[in-house]
Amino acid sequence: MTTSIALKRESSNNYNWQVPPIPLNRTPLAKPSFNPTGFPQLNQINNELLLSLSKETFLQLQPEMRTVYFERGQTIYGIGDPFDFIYFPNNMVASRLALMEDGAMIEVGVVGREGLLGVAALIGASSANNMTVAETDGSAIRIRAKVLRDIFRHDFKLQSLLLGYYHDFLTQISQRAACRCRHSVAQQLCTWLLQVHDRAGTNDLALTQETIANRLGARRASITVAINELEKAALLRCKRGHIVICNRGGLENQACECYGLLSYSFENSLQSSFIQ
Amino acid sequence: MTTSIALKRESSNNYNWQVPPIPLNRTPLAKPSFNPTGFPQLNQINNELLLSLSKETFLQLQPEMRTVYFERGQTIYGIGDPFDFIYFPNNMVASRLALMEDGAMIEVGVVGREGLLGVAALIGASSANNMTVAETDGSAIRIRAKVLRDIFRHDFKLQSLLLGYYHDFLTQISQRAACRCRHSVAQQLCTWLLQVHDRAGTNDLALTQETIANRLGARRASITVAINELEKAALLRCKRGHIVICNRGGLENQACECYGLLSYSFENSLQSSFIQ
DNA sequence: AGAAAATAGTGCGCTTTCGTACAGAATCAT
DNA sequence: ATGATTCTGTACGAAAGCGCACTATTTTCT
Repeated sequence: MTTSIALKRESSNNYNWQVPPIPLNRTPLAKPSFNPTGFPQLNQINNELLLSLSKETFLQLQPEMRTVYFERGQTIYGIGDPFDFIYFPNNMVASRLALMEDGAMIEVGVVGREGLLGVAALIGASSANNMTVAETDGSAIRIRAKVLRDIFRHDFKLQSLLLGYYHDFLTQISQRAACRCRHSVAQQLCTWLLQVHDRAGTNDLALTQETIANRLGARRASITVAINELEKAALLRCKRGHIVICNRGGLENQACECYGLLSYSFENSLQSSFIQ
Repeated sequence: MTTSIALKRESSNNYNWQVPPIPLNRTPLAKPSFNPTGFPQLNQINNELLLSLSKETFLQLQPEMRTVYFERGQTIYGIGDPFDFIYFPNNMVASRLALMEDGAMIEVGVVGREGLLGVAALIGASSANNMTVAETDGSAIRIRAKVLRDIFRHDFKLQSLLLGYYHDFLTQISQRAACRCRHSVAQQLCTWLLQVHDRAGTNDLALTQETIANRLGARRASITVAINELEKAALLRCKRGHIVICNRGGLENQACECYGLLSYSFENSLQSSFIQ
């Protein structure tokens, strides 16, 4: 819980990162959307919550785990959808979106390998009241909601772990609510890119400017201008459908204070009580 | 849980309410800030969550309950404060605020008798990472966090009730985050006034325009103009330090869609499983 | 009673962002 | 290969909201 308001991650600096070349032709996913042939092994799991489980809980849940793949833009939960499954992202980034009357879908929170999708199912909600979509291609571990809920009820450590994340997530959304009325689009853009970058595990973010504009509730043209400014400052490179982060430290300087509060410490992933 | 996205309350209509005269001299609170002489009786409790407890849980908790009074503006939890007590508002309205670097304190959520303050303490957080302040004078039932947490851990129905509220609260904040970047100050003002009115139990809201501006993250002058517009339309009356709601239905028409989603159904208060 | 503080009303120029539109470039589909 | 589609860059006027400043009125303090 005390990690919820974490310092910026250690890798933050002002040096330019090694930037891999952008693949000009995005390779279509060859992976199946679901792997029914068995549960994942520990070394196939990158989700921090799962890696923080006690040995007992992990072994209890492992037979229930399945690896699933999402493509960017894919809807994970629609509004009103039942919570049949709970997802623990490995290397994907997901967004929780609020649907507005005019059709706009505004992002309210970002989830990656530090969290899970569908916590509400654990605390009694039967269906989603916000949308959740995949922001990037990637995999997640899924567990049937009913199974996890039953274990959750009797496992204090699991409760503490998952509800602790829920609390962190609420903090993230709170900050976003305040951010939206106080900080410029350019600042919000930097904060958002950093949040996604933290979770994506790559410098090459496959995002269109229009998508970003929708998430932030701004005009595409405003995003274009802001991105070009950042590109001039060599903080990122921009290609059709791709944004490559070049200088995290520089982006952090341009971001609003919110990033420092919203960023999550990713330092625990190797300190799993199970791995030790 | 299904009440989280509730229809507008039944009392919503387009008729003008009977408006009580504004007390010109606000009477200072004569009440003590804390009543140590005993626990409240059922008829002194107006909090929906407490009224929804099972008989067993209620009787178990009742000796731990104390009635406390807050004055508007009073800090209930500061940032970093320990969660010694959990509060169940009876007839007061509280705000959760995000503190910004420039000193601004922006509201992210409203809590009244439909909820509780300090849920985070139940799920393992040791200290508050947002501020909570009293928006109006009023009373709340307080319970020591440690006591409630211990009962909470073993009482599934209590868990379901309180976590269900937490889920509703997260939904409220989500909507607010989206609202802030899509709706005009005037719309947000109407939504906010309605939210406070729902919880305050009076048409006469003791609020200064400056307070409202701070909550919404807008200029005081913007609020002044918007309020005067509403007054011209006879939806409310405005006196120094007071706003009197005159026409709820009219306000709902001016409010953004968010009010419909954020409003809470207050219809359950007499359907307590205990009272039945 | 008189001074001080708090609250509310108003105005003006400025910045940000919006809405909209159009054109060029990159990519996709056939 | 070529036409269709998607994505990005740019422009211009309009609107919302800001920052600031000043005044008037009400309330509080002494």
